[in-house]
Amino acid sequence: MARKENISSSVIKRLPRYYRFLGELKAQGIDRISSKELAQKMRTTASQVRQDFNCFGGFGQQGFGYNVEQLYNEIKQILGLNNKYKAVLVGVGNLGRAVAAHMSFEERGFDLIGIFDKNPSIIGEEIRGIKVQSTDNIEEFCGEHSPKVAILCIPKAAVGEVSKRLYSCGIKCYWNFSHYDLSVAYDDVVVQNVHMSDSLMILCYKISDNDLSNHSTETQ
Amino acid sequence: MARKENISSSVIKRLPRYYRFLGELKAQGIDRISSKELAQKMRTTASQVRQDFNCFGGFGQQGFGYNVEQLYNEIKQILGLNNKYKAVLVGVGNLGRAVAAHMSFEERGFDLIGIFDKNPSIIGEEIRGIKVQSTDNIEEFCGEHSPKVAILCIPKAAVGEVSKRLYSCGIKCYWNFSHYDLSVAYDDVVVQNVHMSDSLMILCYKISDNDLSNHSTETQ
DNA sequence: CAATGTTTGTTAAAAAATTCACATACCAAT
DNA sequence: ATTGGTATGTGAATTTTTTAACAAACATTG
Repeated sequence: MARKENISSSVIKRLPRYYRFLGELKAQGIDRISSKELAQKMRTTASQVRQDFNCFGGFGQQGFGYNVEQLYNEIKQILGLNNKYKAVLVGVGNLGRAVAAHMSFEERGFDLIGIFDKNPSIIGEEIRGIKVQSTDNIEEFCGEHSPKVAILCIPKAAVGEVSKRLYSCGIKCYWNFSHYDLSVAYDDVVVQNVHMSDSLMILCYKISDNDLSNHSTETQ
Repeated sequence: MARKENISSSVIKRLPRYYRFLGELKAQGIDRISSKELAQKMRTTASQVRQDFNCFGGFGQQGFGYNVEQLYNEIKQILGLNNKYKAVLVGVGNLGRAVAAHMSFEERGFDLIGIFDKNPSIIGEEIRGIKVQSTDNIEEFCGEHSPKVAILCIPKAAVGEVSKRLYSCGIKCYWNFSHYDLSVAYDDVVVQNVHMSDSLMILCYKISDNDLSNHSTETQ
């Protein structure tokens, strides 16, 4: 209820995970859970669970725990998943196609209304009931439908030009899959990156690190 | 040089980003940069840049700055990108295909040696010069080639069974794209998740939050 | 309906991460 | 060489995040 002024991003980053686990509990017909049990399932601490939910006022009942359905809905509300932000996707390579075809936009607060690519052999194709248009149409389409969000699945080299055009169409929210830091170019935009390459490098570090520490324990 | 015992994960998560920016500087022929300049480019603080690099001993020269090429190579070394960890990918949907076909594994410390899917219409297809095999062959293939890493591009429902099999083949490192928390099932594994759904929900929150704060400043 | 046990909300402590500040070391120019 | 300017490395201060601890609140049981 009493929503804090500024929720820290550490907390926000955990919310989707809570949401996921609560969804599973709900699907299993479990209607009540304590911070302790939830923490065990999620490999975290009960203290953190309670602290996190408390940022938004606390939805539990002392001596009882949390109502799964209610908590699920509260988090949904906090994340804003009931929205229907109009989104366009640019770049129908394999990745763009995967995102366009399979991402559950409706359940995540978005409504995909347009798909663009510059490759003539792809234009006209239908994905998710949406006809792929030429990137040349971006301005016209945006003028007519005013999308709020753009999903960038284009190669790094194209991001500069495309984002410039999208920005001048009034789009200030980006879900960015390209190997490029958009937030550096504009500072009044909301950007969420999915840097798969970075993720892979972190995995590489973890493995190397793990191997090293295994070796040193072997030596002992 | 004097590598600290435990580098915090906050630092590690920033390394790929440094690596990316340094790569760009290198490509631009810039051979020297100060922590201040680098911080400006990356929208962070000079202090953090120096503190981060100091975890590994510090590669700069007082009164001069950092040598771009050297720093680039040091980070490459720290991340372990010179490795060639053998990896198999399971699940050739659009996403799996995108990852298999376009990810620069060689530059990130990995060597993709096998691709698996259960769909007969995909088996036999060649991606990146690798023939897609039936998932039935996983055990045999692992017995022969001992891959270290598995890349999971399969639907959530399949993760339980597939990861169990991979684990029993001795694979303990996972790059996981499924909407599922592997680390909860096993605790001696190295897992790096790419949870696109979580990322999308965080974007949704950011947008909602941004809209709210804009409204409140409008009212002022 | 009272007594007991459970679990939250919340405050306080601890740990971790970030930022600050400055002495030290190095380059460059005269 | 000597001097001045610059930017690192580093220890300390600050801020943020996480963990611990416990009183208040509710459920449950007899």
